[in-house]
Amino acid sequence: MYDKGISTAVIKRLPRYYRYLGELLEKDVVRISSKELSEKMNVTASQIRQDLNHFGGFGQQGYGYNVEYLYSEIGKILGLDKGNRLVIIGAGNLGQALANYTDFERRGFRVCGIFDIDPQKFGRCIRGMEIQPMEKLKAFIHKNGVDIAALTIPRQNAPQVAAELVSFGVKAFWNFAPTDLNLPPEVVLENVHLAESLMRLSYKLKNANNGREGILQKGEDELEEK
Amino acid sequence: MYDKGISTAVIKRLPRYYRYLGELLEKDVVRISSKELSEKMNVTASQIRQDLNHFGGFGQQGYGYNVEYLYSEIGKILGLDKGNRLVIIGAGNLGQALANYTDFERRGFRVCGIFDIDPQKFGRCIRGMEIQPMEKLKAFIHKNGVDIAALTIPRQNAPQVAAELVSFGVKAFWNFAPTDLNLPPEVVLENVHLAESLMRLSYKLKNANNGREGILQKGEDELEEK
DNA sequence: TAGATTGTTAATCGATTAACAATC
DNA sequence: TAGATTGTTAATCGATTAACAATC
Repeated sequence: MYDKGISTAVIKRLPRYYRYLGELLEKDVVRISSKELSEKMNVTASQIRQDLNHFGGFGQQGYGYNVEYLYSEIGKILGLDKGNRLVIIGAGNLGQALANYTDFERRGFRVCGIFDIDPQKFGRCIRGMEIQPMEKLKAFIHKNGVDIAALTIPRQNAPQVAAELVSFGVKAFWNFAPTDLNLPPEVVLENVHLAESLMRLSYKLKNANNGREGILQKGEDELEEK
Repeated sequence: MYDKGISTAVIKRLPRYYRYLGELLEKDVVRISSKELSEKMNVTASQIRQDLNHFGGFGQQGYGYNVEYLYSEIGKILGLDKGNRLVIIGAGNLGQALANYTDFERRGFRVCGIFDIDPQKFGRCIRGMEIQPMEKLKAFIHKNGVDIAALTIPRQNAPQVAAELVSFGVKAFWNFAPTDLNLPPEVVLENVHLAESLMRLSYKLKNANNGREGILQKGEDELEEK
């Protein structure tokens, strides 16, 4: 089920639908209408139907959506059935935290290796995986069919390391380094810029209700959340 | 400088401007035009000017923007000059990684406490801070004027713990728990849903150029990145 | 002054919401 | 069948881009 032309706005929402459907499934809910789901999730029913119909008709008029079926279909749309293998590059605090985070495996991802440049770390075990030197990475990627690299290394090295990984065959980067990677167009990228996220929170905090004293600029609409 | 009505799209971009300006500053670049910056950042010059003018005129016709001045102004807009204090709730792998992450302090945030419910962890030190029991949280928040709580706890407890923290006076949540918190409207929230981010990456990976075989759906435009 | 580049308005584009006919 | 709710088209709303007059 291929689809150019699905906007990033839609793609961003899919995992959240997936999460809510998973929770309904845990509660043994069998069916749900776009209206009920919209109330739970605080979005419009129209948006839910519109979003889903980009990928096909998963519901039934007069009935709604079968929770189990829709959950599984969204999983397939997201590619969670592929068992994507990932390596973690950088065994610092964040890299180790990711390696220990079992939630990803629940979603069908397999963390299969963790690498670093610091010889002091080599051989140390994290969840049964030895921290390995970067020199072993090329062979490891080929042998294990690794698709994704999670980058948890300092920003200075990140673009070069990423370029090297591309030459090893890595197709996707989950980038935690606070920099842009400048990858070739066929390589996909998802950034997690924690410092930027925290700055946005700071902005919101500063501008929440207390804002009365300040100078009023042009806009007059509501400050939104979500 | 208060501003209702700044769209989240604009706010999302501000930290990235800030990062690029910081890098220019490190390289002792004195001035930059919206055109030059737009080329570096891969956005339109028009968008940069439009974004900045929501907050005031920081540039000068015929000259461009003074890097140091603009950097400092965006910092103020983001509230980075407030020295926001934050506590980390949950001293698991992720909580510890955040506590050790010095980048936040560079941005003017102060991690001033880390809390957990596990007695085994009490007293253990992370970057000079003892892990404290949740019972001490209320007094700690009042004493230290804490504004922000980073939530790195299991999703099951997250909404209740968040509600409790609100009653202690916490005004902002940086939420890493994979759930929605349902906070009162005056409390601000920034979610970091790592599993959702990874699922989006999975989607992109699945639909990157290899997609030829699949069924073509309606849209026909480009698949975007960024 | 002439050249450059902003600040800002107008035009375009895309995403969200509303409405309703199709259909289970 | 009647009621409910989808799938989908049309209307609205908002965000991005283009254009240009203002001005350093």
